[in-house]
Amino acid sequence: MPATMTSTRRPGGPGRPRHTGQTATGSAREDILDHAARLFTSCGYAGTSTRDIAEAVGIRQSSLYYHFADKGEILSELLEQTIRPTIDKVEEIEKLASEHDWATVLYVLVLLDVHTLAVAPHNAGMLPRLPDVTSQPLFARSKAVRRELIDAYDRIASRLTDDRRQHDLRLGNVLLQLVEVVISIRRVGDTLTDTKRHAIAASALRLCDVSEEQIWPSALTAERLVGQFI
Amino acid sequence: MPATMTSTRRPGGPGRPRHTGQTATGSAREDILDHAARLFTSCGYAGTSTRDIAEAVGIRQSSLYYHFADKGEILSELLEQTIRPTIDKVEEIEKLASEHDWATVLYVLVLLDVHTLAVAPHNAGMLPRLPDVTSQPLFARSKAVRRELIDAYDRIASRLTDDRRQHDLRLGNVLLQLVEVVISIRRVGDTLTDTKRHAIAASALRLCDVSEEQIWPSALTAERLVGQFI
DNA sequence: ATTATCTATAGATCTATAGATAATGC
DNA sequence: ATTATCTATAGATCTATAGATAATGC
Repeated sequence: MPATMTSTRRPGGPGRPRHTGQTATGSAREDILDHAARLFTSCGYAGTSTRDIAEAVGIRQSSLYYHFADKGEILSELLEQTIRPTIDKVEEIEKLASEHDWATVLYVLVLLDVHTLAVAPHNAGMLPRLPDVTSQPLFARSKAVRRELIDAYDRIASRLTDDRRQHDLRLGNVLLQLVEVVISIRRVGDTLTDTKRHAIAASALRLCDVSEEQIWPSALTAERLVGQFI
Repeated sequence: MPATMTSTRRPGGPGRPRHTGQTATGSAREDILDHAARLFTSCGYAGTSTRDIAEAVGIRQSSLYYHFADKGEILSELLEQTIRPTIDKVEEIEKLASEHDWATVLYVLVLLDVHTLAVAPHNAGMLPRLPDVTSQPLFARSKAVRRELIDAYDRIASRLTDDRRQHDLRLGNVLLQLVEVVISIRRVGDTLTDTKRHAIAASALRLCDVSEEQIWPSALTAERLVGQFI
């Protein structure tokens, strides 16, 4: 295991040179995570071998195990990076309700989640939804966090829409699915414009029966508020 | 390979008995497809071995190859079953526009896709979205069909919403994502009620700026029309 | 004879470990 | 001496094939 978390490794650093001669772009650990994310999202977790990752990085398959205990640890690290920004902020966002209406709170949460999914390298936001990931007990944590996020959406939606519809549809699930349209957009190769971000957030409010007249003010306030969380 | 497509195999049919004694529920081929669908959706395609499937069915791993040429053929068959009902009907549905407004046409298409996803055994509708499936050139067809469906949604949405928004958001992608909330609902274990079906369809219309006054009549007409496609 | 399984196994992969080695840095 | 790689390989799987076998049906 690496003793210190060395930053960018420059050619001529310590350690035996790679057989390719090719040197790391960032730290070797970051390089591995980056290529692993790309491969996991394009071929799945089970569909990517440790050899695939190593070849992409430019090292031998066994050299991965100097940086990570096993394949699962690589994924765990990526899941944590994906999940962390969201859980840290949900609670704070719900507190906004003391100063703003729930429509605005929802708008902020959607914008923030959209942003998190948009900036995740290689669309890694999709990883917690892959069956070969969720089926492994080792990764139960990412499942639980996703559940928490749905619950947050449920709580906010319940303030906005009448009870009958809320109970029937479990809007939290639908809202998260709507936010995750970002994953589909990136997958198809489209880029996420500002217009799209707001269209998604506005759609979320419409799903909760927020009137068109209320959507505009919420959008403006939310756009201002979201900056403090990013 | 099986010479004839024998229907339900009863205990005491031809062929060497299974080592378990356990007999097929349907035809052996159907049994394999059923267990494969369940395992592929819960563990992913690459995350499911041929041994896993065989054990679930109650036969030896090698016996699978009497019914299917290889693992890929099992998945191909499942993908075809998932995709077929939709492509067959999209064209017909778009023809409804001659007699009905586009809001109603969209409502029908959504209800139909929702239904298809809802009745697919073991939530197999998710298979065409798995990266370990889409990354294999062998299964490019299911990708293409999904693309066609998005295009159909795009065409219909372009009739309903003003051009500016349509161009920016590619509503087809968003609408399909909304329909596929069914997959999430089933995954979480919820059941799909009639109320939910209509909530999804109504949401699709709202995303396309259809007014609340127009949604109700569309819903009623669509509910009547959809029967002829199911 | 035909059918649907079985046993046995080849050959390819896949993960992970053991121990060697080529750099730098003290 | 420490670091980060390498080579080599064990042992576990995984897919697929060859050929045997236990039923039914003619």
